[in-house]
Amino acid sequence: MEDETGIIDVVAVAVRRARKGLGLSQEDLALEAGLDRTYVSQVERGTRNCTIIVLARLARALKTTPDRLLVPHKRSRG
Amino acid sequence: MEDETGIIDVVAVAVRRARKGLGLSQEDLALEAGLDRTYVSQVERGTRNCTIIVLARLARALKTTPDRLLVPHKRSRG
DNA sequence: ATGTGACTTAAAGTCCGTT
DNA sequence: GAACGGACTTTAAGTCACA
Repeated sequence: MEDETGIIDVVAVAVRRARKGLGLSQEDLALEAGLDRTYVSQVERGTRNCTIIVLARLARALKTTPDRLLVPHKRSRG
Repeated sequence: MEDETGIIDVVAVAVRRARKGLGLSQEDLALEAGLDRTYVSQVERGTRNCTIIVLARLARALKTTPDRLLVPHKRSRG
């Protein structure tokens, strides 16, 4: 259960981007998603392997869909 | 952490569909993904709230991407 | 070849505080 | 506002016996 860790960073970046795009603080997002503020911080820093339910909650709070939070954000991804 | 459970079923359906599409047994998939056979069974039955790392491992074994396993499979959806 | 509940042990997720 | 530490509770990971 140690590999495939790239996905963690994908989510981290996606969440942070989406949150900032909405002009929310981590605390705002945590409140919206029903999560702890420190947990959101950890997700954005790529130190948490969150579950799909948490992903769905974050997605909802961020006005997006769960699958979008798993798409690597590469500028030239096409 | 109780709501948003819909995502669980989305993954369940997506995994089972992808697996059958490849003509694999649950045991085959489990082996490929480095998971237990019964664990795969539980994911497909929607009784597990798996983490994104597990999702990534399943995705790789299923020759797909993690985000695709989170897309609801509605035939009249897109 | 799959479903299922029970189980142990890691880790998810919370709460409080400090920098 | 956010990174970080640590102690804490709950749940996922991983596996088994049996159907």
